[in-house]
Amino acid sequence: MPPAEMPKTYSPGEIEPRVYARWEAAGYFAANPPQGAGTAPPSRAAESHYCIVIPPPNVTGTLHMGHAFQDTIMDALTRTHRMRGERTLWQPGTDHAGIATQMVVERQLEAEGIRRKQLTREAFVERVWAWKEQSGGTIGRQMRRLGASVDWSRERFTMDAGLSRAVIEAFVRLYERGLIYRGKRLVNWDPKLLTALSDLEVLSSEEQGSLWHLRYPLVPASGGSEPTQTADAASSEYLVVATTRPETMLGDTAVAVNPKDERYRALIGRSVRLPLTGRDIPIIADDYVDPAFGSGCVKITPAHDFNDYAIGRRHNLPLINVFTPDAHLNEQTPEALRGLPRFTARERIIEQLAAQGLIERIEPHKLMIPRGDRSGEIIEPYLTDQWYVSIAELAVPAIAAVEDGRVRFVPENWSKTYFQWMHNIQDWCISRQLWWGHRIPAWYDDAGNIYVARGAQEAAAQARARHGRDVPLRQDDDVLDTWFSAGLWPFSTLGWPDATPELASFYPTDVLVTGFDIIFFWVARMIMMGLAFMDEVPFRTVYIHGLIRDAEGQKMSKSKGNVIDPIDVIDGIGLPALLAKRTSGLMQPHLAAGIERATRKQFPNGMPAHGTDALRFTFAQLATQSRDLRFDLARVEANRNFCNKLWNVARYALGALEATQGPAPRALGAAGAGAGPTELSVADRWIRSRLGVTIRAVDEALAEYRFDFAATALYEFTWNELCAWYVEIVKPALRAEADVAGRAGARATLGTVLETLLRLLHPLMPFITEEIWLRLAPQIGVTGETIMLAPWPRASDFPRDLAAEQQIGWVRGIIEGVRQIKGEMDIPLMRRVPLLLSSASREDLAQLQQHEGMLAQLAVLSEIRVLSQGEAHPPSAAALVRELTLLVPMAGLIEPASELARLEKLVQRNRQELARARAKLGNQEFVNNAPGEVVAQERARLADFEHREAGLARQMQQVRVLAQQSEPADRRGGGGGATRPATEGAP
RNA sequence: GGGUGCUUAGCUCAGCUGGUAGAGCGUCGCCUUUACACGGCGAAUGUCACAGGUUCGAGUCCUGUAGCACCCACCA
Repeated sequence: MPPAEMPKTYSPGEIEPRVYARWEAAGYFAANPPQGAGTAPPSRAAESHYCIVIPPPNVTGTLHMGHAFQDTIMDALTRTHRMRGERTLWQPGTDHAGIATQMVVERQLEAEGIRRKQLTREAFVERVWAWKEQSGGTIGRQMRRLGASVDWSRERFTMDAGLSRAVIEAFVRLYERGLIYRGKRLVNWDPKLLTALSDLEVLSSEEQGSLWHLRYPLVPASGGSEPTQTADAASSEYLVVATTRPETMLGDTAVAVNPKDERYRALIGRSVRLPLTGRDIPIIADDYVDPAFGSGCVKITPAHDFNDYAIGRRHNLPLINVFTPDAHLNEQTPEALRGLPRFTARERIIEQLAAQGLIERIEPHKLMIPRGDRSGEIIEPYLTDQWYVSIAELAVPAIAAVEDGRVRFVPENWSKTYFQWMHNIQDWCISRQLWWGHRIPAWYDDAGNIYVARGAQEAAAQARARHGRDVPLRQDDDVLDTWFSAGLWPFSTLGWPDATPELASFYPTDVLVTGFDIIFFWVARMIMMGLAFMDEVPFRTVYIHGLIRDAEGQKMSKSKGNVIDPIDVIDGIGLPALLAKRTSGLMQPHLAAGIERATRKQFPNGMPAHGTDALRFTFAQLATQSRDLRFDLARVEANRNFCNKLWNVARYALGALEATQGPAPRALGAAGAGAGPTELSVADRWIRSRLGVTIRAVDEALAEYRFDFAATALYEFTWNELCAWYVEIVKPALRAEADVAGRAGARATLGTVLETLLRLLHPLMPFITEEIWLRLAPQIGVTGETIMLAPWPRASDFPRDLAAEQQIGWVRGIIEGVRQIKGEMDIPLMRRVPLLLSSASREDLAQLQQHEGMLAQLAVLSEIRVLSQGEAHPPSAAALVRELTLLVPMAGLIEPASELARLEKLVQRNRQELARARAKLGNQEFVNNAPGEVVAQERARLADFEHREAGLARQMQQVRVLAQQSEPADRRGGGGGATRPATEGAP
């Protein structure tokens, strides 16, 4: 429980951990509410459910800005639905992240001077588990700091026993359906990690290379000398092939030309002698060859190039693999080259070919180089045995699900990206030659027969059935792609393959919140797997958010040294610590100096603390539909100020409520009905009406996943309506000496509005709202042990009151008019001035009578006097509110010259508007074609501008006269004194 | 080669179904006003990338151009 009295300063660092610990201990996050926590009224015990599964972060990693952003969105959604009374589950967990995690542990071992292969597989995996245990708590701690209301009791890990069982089950079922197969074909091979990768894990980027034009000598035509009919190429003694990878020439098994290419037609069927090997390889014809590129002859290396592989299959070419797994030349290559790493071999081969005069030319060439996304190593197409998911059959229903709207992308555009990929989807290589991960549930006997089974026993049984006796079996060494288990996440975490109550309640989940970077890796696969195993989509909505970048729009990365840790934004961090964090453990240590310089420049004093709520609110504001989101600390600072504002208005409110409440606090109901007379003032009615509008705006924004809109609506209401106007207006009414009924109304309104606002803010700013609410609620008779389980505000409780809005609008217009005069004339706001009103309508008079006190108070006026028609008035500065003219006598306050300048500006601006309105209404087609409403509105505007024009002209006239009079005085007096025709002393 | 975005105030960005260009930060001026100086009041600033088109009317719709991003793809 928070201290009874609100501390004067807002200290998120003290509040947030304490509040979270209480929530967690009380079990408020649980999807199955603990006994006794039932603060919900009976009507809220609805049967509706809401579920989000977290995109599981790497178990041994730490959360970065993107996670924090994503978690904020998911938490906001979760909290909103929980407050709506739905049974809500935000499912937490982590991913084993096969390659990434294995690499980290390998690096740790290296630091100890141990290589992975020196350990047994069991020992290594043991090591990884130990590391997981050691570092696995980090994410949990971070998420708690962020306020994430996940059901910790249901936390899952992709390698938990239960989830591992799901993985095996899924594999076996797909295999039994014939959708998983094992095959020897070219895969993307990482020669450093020594594993296959899926297409998605290979990133191609343009790099500078060369195009080598090699001469392959022609083998003389056998069986005597048919004269070569055409073409110089045919009559020369060699063919020229162009390649970007000369080292693969050792594995060439053909040279291809286009069948329509006249230059080479006669050579089709003949052979060339492959240099350095002495092998003769055929010249074949294939449409694939583009005659316009290079020489029009392509060397074909089926074992080392995806295209060549396809051509090889078409032409039944042999495959000659020339590489070892780590991309050194193997025993298929000439002895002199054997054992060389691929790029050394390249140089050596070029040298040798050059020595033999077999290099036609070398030209610079830009090409796409494929690299492994983890290792950065250049990927080799490599011939190996791997497991594949035959994807086409799974893709069809997954495409249909998005087409017919069972899964909806938000923003909708991303469905195009999804379709594009799904329509061109390739079989998915799911085996990895790693040790960390789900071992493939396949066994082999000595004859090489495969038994896919749910366990060794089942495999043995299969083998027995086949052979009629027990045979020794060996399990496949490979593990599954991390994304295979991730694809099952929405149902494996809920207990699948068992039919658990959770699965029944929460599947399909409601929304997946994720970044566009993993639409293919994860989103698409979850949809396919969900449909395959659950016969139902895994989620109804996919909310795709942008990528958090730094203030300069750069992607945050360790090597750039521009990473901002969300926890540092929350807690603050000194410069030395920040520098240490950014410059330690760099893969390229030489970058440290530059990073240090940039960091010192951007954060000369480190980062101050901002608190979680400020950070979360910033994330909400940032959640536009843009795909790049720049994170700027200045915005967090602004939002910390916002928190501070909220804190202080709450302090005021609590003080005011207590001071006016008397000794028996609990008597009043939330609406203030109860003992004694209660009267709602216009201001009370106005703020209630505005609150209703705000609730509606927030509801709509959340329904559309426009967290930026929700944040804006909340910010504006809180700061610009509640704090700036309502509280200022009702201060007098809340004083002890004020009228009892009015005071009761103001108290009830202030209490209710603030309490409701806290609930409305809670999903985005959970901590500060709880901290205040726990103090405020009892003051106004609201019960409940936490705001988390308090009901979500209903707009219908605060119906629109247009009359009140209109009246407050009138008041604000006048106050702003006076403030404008004071502001521009550098008159302190608190200096009391008289206000004269001219051309007041009956309506104005009525309003005035009702709101005179409010005007005097907020515009800080000494008196308000209505001028009768034609009544003379002292020279004054003027402001116009529609037809009403506000006059502040200038005497002793305002220089005629500055007032004249001010009026001049107003005239200018008005003139432009006037001209525009006149032109519009002068256009007959506008009047004829535009809707009547629009025309009428335009007419009203025009009238308004005309009034202003006239009023301003009158004022200018009067002040101009005065200015002329005062000019000599100015010169004499050297500044201070305007002439004052009537009264008062100098300033 | 295909595809998708973006281009609005000094900076970062909103602007939904076309009808008076907005916010935050920054800038300038004034203000100790008993909730808040992490504050209050006021002010300045925009050929809405460019060129056409549709329309009475375009930041908003259509076409094209330019620049900048990103994604997918096997051109040796």
